[in-house]
Amino acid sequence: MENEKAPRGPKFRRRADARPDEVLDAALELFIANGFAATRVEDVARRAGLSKGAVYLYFASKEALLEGLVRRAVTPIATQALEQLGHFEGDPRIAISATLRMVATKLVDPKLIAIPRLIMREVVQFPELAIMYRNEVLNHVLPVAERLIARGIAQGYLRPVDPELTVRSIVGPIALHLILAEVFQLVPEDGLAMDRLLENHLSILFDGMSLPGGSK
Amino acid sequence: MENEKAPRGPKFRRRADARPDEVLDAALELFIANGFAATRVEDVARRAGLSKGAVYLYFASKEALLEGLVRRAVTPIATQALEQLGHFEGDPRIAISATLRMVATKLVDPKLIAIPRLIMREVVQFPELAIMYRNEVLNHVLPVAERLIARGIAQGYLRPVDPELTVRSIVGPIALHLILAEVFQLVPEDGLAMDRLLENHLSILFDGMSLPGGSK
Amino acid sequence: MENEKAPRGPKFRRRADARPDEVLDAALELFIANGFAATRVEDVARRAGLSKGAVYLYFASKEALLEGLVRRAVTPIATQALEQLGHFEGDPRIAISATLRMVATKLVDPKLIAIPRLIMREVVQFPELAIMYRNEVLNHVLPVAERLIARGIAQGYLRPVDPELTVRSIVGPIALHLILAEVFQLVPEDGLAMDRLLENHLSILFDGMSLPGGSK
Amino acid sequence: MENEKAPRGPKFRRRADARPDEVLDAALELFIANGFAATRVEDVARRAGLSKGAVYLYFASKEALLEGLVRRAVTPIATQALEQLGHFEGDPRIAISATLRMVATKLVDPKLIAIPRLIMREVVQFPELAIMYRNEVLNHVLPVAERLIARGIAQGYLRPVDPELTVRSIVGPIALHLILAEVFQLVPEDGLAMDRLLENHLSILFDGMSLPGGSK
DNA sequence: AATGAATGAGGATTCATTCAT
DNA sequence: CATGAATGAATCCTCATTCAT
Repeated sequence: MENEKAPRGPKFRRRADARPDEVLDAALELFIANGFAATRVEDVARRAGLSKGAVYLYFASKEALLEGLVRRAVTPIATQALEQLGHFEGDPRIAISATLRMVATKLVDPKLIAIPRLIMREVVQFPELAIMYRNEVLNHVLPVAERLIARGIAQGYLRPVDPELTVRSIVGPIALHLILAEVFQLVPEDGLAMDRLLENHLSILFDGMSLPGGSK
Repeated sequence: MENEKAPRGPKFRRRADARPDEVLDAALELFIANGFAATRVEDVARRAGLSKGAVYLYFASKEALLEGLVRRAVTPIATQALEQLGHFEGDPRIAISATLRMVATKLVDPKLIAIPRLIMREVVQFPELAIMYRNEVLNHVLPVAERLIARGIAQGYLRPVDPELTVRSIVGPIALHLILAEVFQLVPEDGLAMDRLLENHLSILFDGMSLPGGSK
Repeated sequence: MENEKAPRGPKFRRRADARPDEVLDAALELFIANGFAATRVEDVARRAGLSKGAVYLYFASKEALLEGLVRRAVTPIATQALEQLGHFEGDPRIAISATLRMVATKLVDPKLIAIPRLIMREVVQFPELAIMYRNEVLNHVLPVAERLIARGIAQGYLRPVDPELTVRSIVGPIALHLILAEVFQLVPEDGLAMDRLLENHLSILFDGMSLPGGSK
Repeated sequence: MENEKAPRGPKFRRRADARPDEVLDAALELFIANGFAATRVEDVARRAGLSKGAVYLYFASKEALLEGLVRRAVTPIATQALEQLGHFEGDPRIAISATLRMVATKLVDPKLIAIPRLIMREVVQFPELAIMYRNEVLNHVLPVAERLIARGIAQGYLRPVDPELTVRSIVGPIALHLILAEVFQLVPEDGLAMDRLLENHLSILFDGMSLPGGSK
C-alpha cells in the first residue's frame, strides 16, 4: 500500500503521490493569506518544497491550482454527505442544534472556511468555481437541511415556515458573525465567543426574541 | 441614461469638477465587475470618458482609487446616521421590521452592497479599507441597533437576549441570502424573493420556528 | 527705456520681456540641481512663477530650454572677450597669475561653472551644445591665452613650451580641484581652500616642483 | 571580436555565471554612450544577448545596474592598490613620470575613464555612487600619491609644496586634456597627442614654465 | 498672453509559463 | 521527474506637449 520498494531516486520521495496534495495545501494557505492574484506560482512551489517548474508537472496553470483546490474540497462532500441528518428521527430541533454547534465550531478553524472564502473572493474572475461548489456542495447539503425542516413541520415540531428560506435564518447569523470577525475584526469583547453566539442564536431561532406574554 | 453624450469636444473638456466622482463611479463598476487586480487603470479611464493619464490628475495611484471609493462611501455615514432608530419610541419590533425591510430592499441594488463586497474581496491586500469601513460605518450603525434592542428588552418588549449578538441574528439571514444569490446564484425558484425571505425571517426572528404549543 | 507706459494687464508684468530670462534662470537652477532628465517642465514653470503652458510660449521644447541656456551664456563671450589679455604688455606671468586668480575665484560661484557642468553632463544627449560652447567660448578664449604664452616665450619670459598644451597645465589643476570638490566632495581639511591651491599651483607652474639645486 | 556568436540555442542558454558581468558590460557601454536616463533596460538586455526580464534576474532595478557597475569597478582597487608607489625608493619624480605616463596612456581607453565619467554625469541623481567611488578609490589612491610627494620633499628632491594640493597640479592637466577632447572635441591638430601633452606637462611640472635665468 | 486640464507615447517592472538540461 | 534560467506580454505610472478657454 505504501510502495514498499525502497524509496530511492534523486531525493526521497513521498509515497504514491502526495505531491499534488502538498502543492494544493501550499496554494490554499497562500491564496487565503494573500489572495489569488497576489500569490506567485513560485511562492506556492517554494512552500510546497519544490521548484516552480515542478508545479506545472501537476497543474497546467495557476488557475488550475484554484480549480484543483475547490475540486478537492468538494469531492468528498457528495459521497460523505450528512445523510444521517435526513434520516434523523424525532425532534428536528435537536438535530439542528447539534449540527449547528458542530458546524460552527468547525468553521472557527480557518482551514475550513478557506474554500468558501476563496470562492467568494475570486468568484468574479472564476465564476465556474462558484458553480462547481454550488453543484457539488450546496446542492447536496441544503436540500438535506430543508428536508429536515420540512419533516419537523410535518411532524408538528415546527411552525409552517418556508424550509428553503429558513435555512438562511439558521445559518445566516453564524456566517455574518464570522464575516464581521474575519473581515472587519469586529468581535465581542471576550473574543469570537462562538458559544455565546450559538446559544443566543438558537434561542431566538426556536423561540423568537419576543417576550411570550410580553407587551405585544 | 448612461453616457448622455455630454457636449464636449473630441479631446478636451474643462473640468466639471465632478471628474473625481465620475472616475470613482467608473472604478466602482469595474472593480465590482472584475475585481481590483483585473481592472486596468486605463479601463477606468475609458469608462469615465477620459485618458489614462487624466486619472492620475485626480488619484495618485490605482490603490488611491480604491481608498477614494471607500472614503466616499463612508464619509456621509458618520454625519447622516440612523439616529432616528435610536430615538424610536414604542415597540422596537416595528422599527426593526421597518428598517430591515427598507435595508433589504435597498441592498438588492448592486450599487449599495458594492462597497462592502469590494472590501470583503480586497481586505487581504488592503486591510486598512476594512478598518476604515469598520470605524466609520459599522461602529456607528451597529451600536444604534444594539441600543434599540436593549431598550426593547428594558421596556418589556423583548426577551433578555444579548443585543450585540442578536444583531447578527437580525441581519445575518439577509446577508446570507444575498451571498447565496450573488456568489452562488442560488435563489428560490421565483427569483430572489426578498419579500418572502423577509416575512419568513421576521416571523422566526420574533416568534421562533417552534410551534408554540407544539410537541416539545 | 523701461516701458514707462504704466504696467497694466491681467497681472503686473515685468518690463519689456524678462520672461524668457526668468524661465532660463529657473531652468538653470533646476538642471544643475537635478539634471536635465529629472527636471520637469512644470518644475521650471513653477519656479519661474508661471504656468506650464506659458513656458511653451517662449521655448518650443524642453530641449530648447537647454539650448537657450547655453546660447545665453555664450553670446556675451564672443563680443566681450578677454582681449586685454592678448594686448597685455610685459611679463605674461603677471597676466596669467591675475587672470587665474580672478577666474578661480569666480568659478567658486556655482552659477558660473553651471553651464560648463551642464554641458559636460548632457553632452551625450545633446552634442550640439558642446559644439556651440566650443565655437563660441573656447575657440575665442583659448587662443587668447595661447597667444599670451607664445608672446611670453618670444619675449624671453618663458621657456619654449607648447602654448596650446600649456593652457591645460595652467587651467587643469583648478578644474580638477573643483571637480573633486563638487563631484566627490573631496576638499582639504580647511574647506575648498582655493587661495592655497592657487598659490601652490602658480608656484609649481612657474618654477616647477623640483628643488632648484636639489639632488637631481 | 564582439558578439562571437556564442554557441547557444535560439532561446535558452544555461548561465555561464558570467551573465551578470555581461549585463554590466552592456550597461556600461550604453550608459556611457547615451547616458543612464536615455538607456532602456531592454537595450541593455538586447546588447547583453538576453531578454528584458532576464536582466532582472541579476539586478533588482535599473539603478542597481549603475551601482553594480561602480561596485565592480571599485572593488579591486582597495585590494590591488598602487602600494609600490608608496614604497618607491629614490627620486620620486621618476615614479611620478612613470606613473603619469602609464595612467595617461590607459585613460585614453574609453573603458577606463568610463566609470568616473559616468559618476560625474549621474552624481546629481545618485550621489551615493560618488561617495562609494571616493571611499573605495580616491581615498586609497590619492594618499599614496601624497605620501610620495611628501617623501620627495623630505628627501630633498622636491621643493616644499603642499602634497595634497600638488596632486591636483599633477593630474589636473591630464584630466582637462581629456575633458576638452571628449566633451568638446578640442584636440591638437595632430590628434589627442597625449604623449606631447605629457612631456610638456612634466617639464612644466618639474621645472616650471619660467625661463631659469630669463628676464624675471 | 496665460492657464492648466487632458492626452498618450514611453519605459520600468512583474510574473505566468516554457524548455534545455 | 525535476530544475530554474529565460522569455515577453501585460500594466502601472510619468511627463512633454497640446489646446480650449
